[in-house]
Amino acid sequence: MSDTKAFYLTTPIYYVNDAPHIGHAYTTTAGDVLTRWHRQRGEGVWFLTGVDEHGTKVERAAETGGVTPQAWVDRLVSESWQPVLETIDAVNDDFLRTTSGRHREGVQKFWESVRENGHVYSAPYEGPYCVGCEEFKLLGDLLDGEGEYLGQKVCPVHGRPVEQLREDNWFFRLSAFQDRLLEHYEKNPLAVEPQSAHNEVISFIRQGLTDISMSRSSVAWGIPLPWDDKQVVYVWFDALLNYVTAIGYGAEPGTPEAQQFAATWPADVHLVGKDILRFHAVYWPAMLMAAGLPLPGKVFAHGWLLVGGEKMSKTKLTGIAPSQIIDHFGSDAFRYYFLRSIQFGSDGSFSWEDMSARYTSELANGLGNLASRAPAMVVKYRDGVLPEATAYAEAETSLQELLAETVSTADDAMLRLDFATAIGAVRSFVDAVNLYVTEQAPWVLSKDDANAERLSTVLYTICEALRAIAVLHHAVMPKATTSLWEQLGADVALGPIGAQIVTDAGRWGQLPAGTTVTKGAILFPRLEETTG
RNA sequence: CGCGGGGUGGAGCAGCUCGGUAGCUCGCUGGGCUCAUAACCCAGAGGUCGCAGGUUCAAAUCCUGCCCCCGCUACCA
Repeated sequence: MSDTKAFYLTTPIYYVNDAPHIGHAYTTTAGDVLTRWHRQRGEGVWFLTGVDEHGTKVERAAETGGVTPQAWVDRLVSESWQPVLETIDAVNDDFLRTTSGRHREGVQKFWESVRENGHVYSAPYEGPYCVGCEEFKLLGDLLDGEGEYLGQKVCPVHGRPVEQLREDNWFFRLSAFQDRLLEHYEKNPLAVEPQSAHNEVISFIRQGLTDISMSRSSVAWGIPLPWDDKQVVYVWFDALLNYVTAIGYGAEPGTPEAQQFAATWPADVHLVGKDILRFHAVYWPAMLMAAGLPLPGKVFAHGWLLVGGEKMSKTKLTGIAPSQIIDHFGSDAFRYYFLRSIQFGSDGSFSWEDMSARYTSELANGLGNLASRAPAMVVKYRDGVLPEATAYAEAETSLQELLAETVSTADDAMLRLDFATAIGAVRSFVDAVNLYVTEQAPWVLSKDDANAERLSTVLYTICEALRAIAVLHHAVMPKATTSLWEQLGADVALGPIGAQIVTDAGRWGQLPAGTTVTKGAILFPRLEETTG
């Protein structure tokens, strides 16, 4: 059973009304790298991403734009959200829209079932309501009134006092799951990561959970409750369900969809930003418990990308579109940079200067240059035919040992979602190989035929090391490593790079002697200085 | 006493679980090499590891107190 279950990985369901920026792309990139890495471990992987399209904000934005909500979201999805996936080179297996029929049906079935289980009940909801916004407000969002409204709370949008309003509503019995949630997280400390997120969730639950309304009567753009068509499902309680509806939740038994659900759920990893941690680590597992479904293995909350020390924000115009960076550096460098230079789980600062420096140093001068000098030497000294290694010395065996350690470090780190360490390990190996080249000085060996055997061994060692590097970096930089793979002639000798097993990358001697090595395109061209 | 995270050379970070030469990238100085994308390699300058105590032969690493920054403290997605 467990050996046939796919490794199921999700990004958050992005809110379609936002403009996609590098923060969204960062999450998707992390998921994509993880997906590719697990595939290269020989595992079946299912990688889901998607968009959340319901809610008041969308409704209102569509109205302002003079179109129907559906037309509005259709445009956003096709013009903004789907292109980003291609921009960052994502290989997601599915893209779920919450306006799709499969999702709607699944959501309705889910809540019907939770209601049958006795976890939904009707009660009045009372709270501060802004007539201008036509919605309930959060106490924390309200401002203190001034002048004629002194002493009253006012709406931050309209600056007018809010009124207490009641409406009949359907509530989800969240409080009933408090103890089970605590117990679950105490038994499974790695179910929420990093540690700081785990702590926050625990302390939040310990404060005590209260029931939460799961429907809205004042919103039209949503999924109607199956038992009360005057109300729609509250967006979060609609959106979260994408993780199950996308893989066939609620399908008729015996159908392919139902089989997929059985073979995929529960999710192994939900990747989320730390701002939506609570929804994923408290509400979501409670919902699953209420429906009698297994809980996800892990929710990993990553940090924010800071620009100038602040979280990126549309209103502050600090939101950067992925294409702004990728048009200049390319998708491989984008993927490498964000996962390499920021500890996954911590906030990270982005700046063009830092990215530019890292690109030049690590990619152009480090890996790119190594990948350039190696084939050049094979072409120059051995007419492009990979020679056989027959004279291994200490320098080679220690490099081989380092490679074995690198593979092990990288794999361990990747499984922990510690991308920075995994990538850093490979980078260190690249440095070691560059050093090896300098120390062995093939250009000196080439001057005396007596060194021919030694020169062959050195050249082989460099190329074989690059073979391993290509395999280890493929999940992060699929385009560049594919090019490198071809330059080494490895595609002909060993098959597609994507099929190479990453945990086997350290086994020395895979690239056969006699392979045709060619000088190909520069992997990471030096770029003009950019000031962004 | 609400909970939690962080404060390390000019910038951005690692190290802290299992105390013992403070490491990495960029930048700076000098040297080497020439296969390569003016790339590569070596050496050097530069740090009160937030502050003050304590434990210890020895603390960035453990303990106590304090200061500063940030996140969370529920129905915005």
